[in-house]
Amino acid sequence: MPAMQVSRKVDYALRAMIYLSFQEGGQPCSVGQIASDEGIPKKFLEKIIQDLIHHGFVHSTRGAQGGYTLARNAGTITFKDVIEAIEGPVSLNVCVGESGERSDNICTLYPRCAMLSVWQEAQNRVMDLFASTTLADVRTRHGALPRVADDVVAG
Amino acid sequence: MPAMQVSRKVDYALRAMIYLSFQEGGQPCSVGQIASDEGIPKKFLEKIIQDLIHHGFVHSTRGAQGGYTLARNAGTITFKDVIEAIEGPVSLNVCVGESGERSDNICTLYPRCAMLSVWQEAQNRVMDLFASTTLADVRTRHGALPRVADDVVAG
DNA sequence: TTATATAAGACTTATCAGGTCTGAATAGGG
DNA sequence: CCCTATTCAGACCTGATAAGTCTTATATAA
Repeated sequence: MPAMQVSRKVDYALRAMIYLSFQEGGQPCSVGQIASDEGIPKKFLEKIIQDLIHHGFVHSTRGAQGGYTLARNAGTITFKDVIEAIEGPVSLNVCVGESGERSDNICTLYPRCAMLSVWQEAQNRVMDLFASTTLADVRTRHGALPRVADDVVAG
Repeated sequence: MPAMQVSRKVDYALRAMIYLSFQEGGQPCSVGQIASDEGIPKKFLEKIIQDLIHHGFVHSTRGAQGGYTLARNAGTITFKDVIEAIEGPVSLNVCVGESGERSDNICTLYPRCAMLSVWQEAQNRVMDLFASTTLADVRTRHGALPRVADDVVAG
């Protein structure tokens, strides 16, 4: 019952994209390879990757020796891109629109809804991070994000 | 299909608490009064308030002329308190524990899970905000949220 | 021409958010 | 003391959806 949690789909999608970013320039990776290395149900991942293809993030090669590669440079694909491709616009509360502005629902009825600005601020904080973190960043930084510093298990 | 969205329960709980904070020191408010003023289903709100009572945030007076009041000073109750009372610990992804540390699941199997630090950072950003925003803050500031983080516990 | 891939999309299933309903127990006013 | 306004406890309902499976096609290297 964890609150505000991202779906498995998004987690799997990001893991798969990062996986592909490590192979940039090399052979295509098959869905079976990614799925088993990352511990993702194969058929499920197949569907998720289709989404990513339709959004232009992944390129596919059919047939034997086929598989997937990144369609764009890892440095140009942000967490925000992937999250929104898979889940649609993020909004921490119904009253907050995708870009942190006020959306047109109940809240407008209550001028006294003092919460709005809090949700907006929260949303801006996370989206700023997701929009400024690329696949290349995590590939490179590997856990050394500003402010998070410690453990993170190098392997 | 909005991503990472907080439940209606949390939204309702916070609205109700803020409502009560405006009445601090006055008569108890009935559930019907809060529900109709805030546009919340009455019976649903009744259950939510029970949760808040059991967590020590709200005090109830039974019988005619009864109702609810804040059990603690509005300046001592944070968004984080209310969110966690209603929804349990927040974790933006399965691999991130309640306080931003690493939790013991799949992620530990993959030393290469470079995402972890990103989720931790995102979680820290929102939780810092929620932990430093009290009911009194929103009551006072009323929509003019300036980077927050100033006076945590006001009177 | 076959073994190995992806492509598309219908289907399944269990959980749960978001509520409702019932029937208490409690307290003030007349 | 009874009536009415209120909270309290918990069983119950219900539609949506997350997470995943199954099936059948299509493409291609060797």
